[in-house]
Amino acid sequence: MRLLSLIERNTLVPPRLSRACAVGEGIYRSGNDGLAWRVSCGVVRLDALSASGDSQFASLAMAGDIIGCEALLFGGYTFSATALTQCELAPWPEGDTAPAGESLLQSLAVAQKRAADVVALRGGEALARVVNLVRLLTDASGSVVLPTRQDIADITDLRFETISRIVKRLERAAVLLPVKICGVHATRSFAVNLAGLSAL
Amino acid sequence: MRLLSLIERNTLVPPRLSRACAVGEGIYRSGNDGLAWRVSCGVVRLDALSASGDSQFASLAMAGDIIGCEALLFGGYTFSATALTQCELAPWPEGDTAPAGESLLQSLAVAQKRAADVVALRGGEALARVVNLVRLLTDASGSVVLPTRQDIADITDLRFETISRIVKRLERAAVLLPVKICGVHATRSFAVNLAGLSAL
DNA sequence: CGGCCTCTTGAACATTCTCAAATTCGGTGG
DNA sequence: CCACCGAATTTGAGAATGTTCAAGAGGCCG
Repeated sequence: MRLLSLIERNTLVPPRLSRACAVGEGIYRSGNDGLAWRVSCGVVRLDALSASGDSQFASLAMAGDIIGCEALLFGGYTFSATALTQCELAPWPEGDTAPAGESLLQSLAVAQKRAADVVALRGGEALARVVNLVRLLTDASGSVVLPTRQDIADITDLRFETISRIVKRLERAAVLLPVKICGVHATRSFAVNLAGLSAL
Repeated sequence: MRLLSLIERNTLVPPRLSRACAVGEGIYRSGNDGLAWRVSCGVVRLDALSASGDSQFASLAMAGDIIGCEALLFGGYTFSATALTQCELAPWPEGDTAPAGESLLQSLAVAQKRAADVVALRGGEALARVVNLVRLLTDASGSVVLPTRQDIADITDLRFETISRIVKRLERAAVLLPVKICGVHATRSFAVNLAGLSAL
């Protein structure tokens, strides 16, 4: 990591030293030590180790969110982080500028808002939860890459069979339009048409 | 409040200018402007205004948490805050010391942990959710003052009838031992005996 | 006492879960 | 390119958990 930072310093890559993560890739594990990161783009899943040793969904982090900052204080990550979609992380705090109070305050406010969004994903009817998650994950151009059915299930506290049924229902209602790649349609990439929701 | 602050200044109450809130009391409302607070003790419920105008549970804040800090940035509260139990709030940042980076960083880490706890309160079986909430609210001496059945329902995303059934079940299993005041037993104050859980 | 709110309880109902079995997807090696 | 494998997804049917609606009990306050 020390070495990497030297390389970056010489080549002037815009966010200095970012890390790209593939879908499903583990970013860090609870208990280990490491850097804090700011999520530049993509969606990260955070999991807590439950008493019984198995990890359970704790939160989501999206563009702008800071993750793993507890490691700077306690010398170890509280959660495990996994990439739900292709994503990019930048080490935090950002090199030159010390973490100004203003910026940290903003991060705190954003984190609280994000937490409320995640809490909302676990309330109400199953269909509404999935639709809310789709909304949250849809980009400005109206397309979305969903996590696996199992990941959606963990986030919404439903079963993957239930998620499968709901996603299929959204497809049939033309809310989710599968993107066809070479004639084969993907199970995770969709164009989103929220207008179709009224037909449900 | 002005008056209270004068009183406080003369009597040297530790957190300078704190605000006491009764059970059920509104602390601030979404959209209004005001101070940020640190929760000294007690439990605060945060609600977001949903699209349809009704407010829905967003998060909990407990001793040490900072609430309403978004008002310092955006000039208005994002959430509405209500006291679930007797609680005490201190204006934040704490007078003399500017919000140091270190302390803010810690607040961020704590907020993320709290968010994970709240998310966990909305997953798994109904009984387990309520038990987890009881655990979260129980003080060091093993006693707990529960919010109303409706508040518990909002937090766990269950119905108040379901909560009522579960609390009664916990009483019958001697997990919750109603505190008797003048021979009448309260519906919200209990001594907690988690050992009784094994009998469920 | 009367009104109002919270809490309790029952019974029918709905949604979601569970379990089991196909089917499809993606990648690997011939 | 095709056969094959494991993982992810789809689908059905019955079971279970939680909801809904309705009625009544208990406590608090004017």
